Amino acid sequence: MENEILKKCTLFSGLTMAEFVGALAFFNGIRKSYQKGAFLNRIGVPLESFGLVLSGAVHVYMDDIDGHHMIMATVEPGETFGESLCYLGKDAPVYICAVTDAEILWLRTDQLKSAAVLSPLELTLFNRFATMLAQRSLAMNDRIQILSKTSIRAKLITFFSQYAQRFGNAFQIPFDRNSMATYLGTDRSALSRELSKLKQEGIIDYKKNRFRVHKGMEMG
Amino acid sequence: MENEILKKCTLFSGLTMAEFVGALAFFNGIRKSYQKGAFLNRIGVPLESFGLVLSGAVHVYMDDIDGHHMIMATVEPGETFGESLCYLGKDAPVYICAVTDAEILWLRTDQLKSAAVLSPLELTLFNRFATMLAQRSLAMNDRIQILSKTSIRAKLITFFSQYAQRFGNAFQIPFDRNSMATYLGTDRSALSRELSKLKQEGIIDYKKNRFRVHKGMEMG
DNA sequence: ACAGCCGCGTTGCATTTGCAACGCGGCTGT
DNA sequence: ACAGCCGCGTTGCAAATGCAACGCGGCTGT
Repeated sequence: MENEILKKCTLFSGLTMAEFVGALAFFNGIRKSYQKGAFLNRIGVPLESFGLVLSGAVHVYMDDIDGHHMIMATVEPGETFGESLCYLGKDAPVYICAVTDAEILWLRTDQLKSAAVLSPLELTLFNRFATMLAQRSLAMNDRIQILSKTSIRAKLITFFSQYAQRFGNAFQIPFDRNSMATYLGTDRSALSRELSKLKQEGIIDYKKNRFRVHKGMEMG
Repeated sequence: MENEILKKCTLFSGLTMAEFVGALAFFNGIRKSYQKGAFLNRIGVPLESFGLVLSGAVHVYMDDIDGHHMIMATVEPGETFGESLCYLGKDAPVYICAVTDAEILWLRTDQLKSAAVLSPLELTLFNRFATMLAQRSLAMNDRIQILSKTSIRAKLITFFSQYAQRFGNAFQIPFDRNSMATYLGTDRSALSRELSKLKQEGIIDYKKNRFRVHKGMEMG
């Protein structure tokens, strides 16, 4: 299996081979392939597993009251989706769709929830799982912080600041302009417009999805 | 202790007295009182416990790049704050402040993270804690869904739909207009304006924080 | 090589919305 | 009772932004 991918995931990083085999068994790991465009779940039905993307990419959508659909998350190799829903056993309000051919490792949480006693390895795995949940909360917090801003400029500054804090002044983002606009909760063309302004004012520089922020970036 | 409050919290609901005492010990529960306006943590330092509000209310703020501060959450009796941060041991990017006189039950997660073996009760508590984290994710998802909308009207419709789905056509919300505007990521007066329009069009009715939505509520 | 598609920047325009200011009614403490 | 405060609705206005449309350049498959 793609070990380099699994190492990136909080759940499995740093495990010995034996531990990893035990972990797979504990989570009932099952690997499945999907073609581009395939749906990975059914809406209104609980997710029986959560997913770890091994290759390709999936999107998590949600339908709107008036039929529009909205991207809730884009999930890339090494990342997971559906842990919270799966753990709570709630009916899925979202649908999950492969945007490229994709391989998914499906993992069940039954034994986390029902086991009367856990081995040390299993306890470690539970801790990893809880860590994933907590990390997810913090990531969502970052996004809420961005979405709460009322101007596109403020959203961008916040967005870039978050990246700069982690990766320094130059970084690339995992979005094309459309996904970026969705993530920021705004319109693609309006986003383009504001990016151009920021570049013209010398506050940032960019080419495609590679960005560089300059010193003294502040709210306009 | 305020048992009716604790029953509302996922962590402690339905425990026997003996179990509850054990749970308090496991989490090193410590009760503290704060006066209105007091700060409950220091920024840039890990939270050593997360908090369960027994009485009063606290707000979680975050400072902006340009000095503005922004409400991230309002926490009422029976609700918790800081679980994710505490569990991950990250430096707090937020500050927590009592908005009324408040009593907090502080709970540590050390033993969750470090114990080599867990008793059945402790395992149950771990499951409850993970459930809280997962629930938090779903709640944040709801808010992200709202904040992603580009018009105030769309935000309101989404907001009301979420409430209606849970409580039916009439409900009251835990916000005053200012907090509501913050939660929706918009301006108080603009919110008032749109609420008036919706009432005038017969789509909703309201008085203070009690709302009633009418059939056929749809995106305008 | 060429057609078709996709991602992205640009622009004009109507609309929305943030913002600031004001007024009103209810509540509180003295 | 009265002053002061607070929450909320209203409104005028300038600026921001969603939206639709268009053009361009690069990529892909035939």
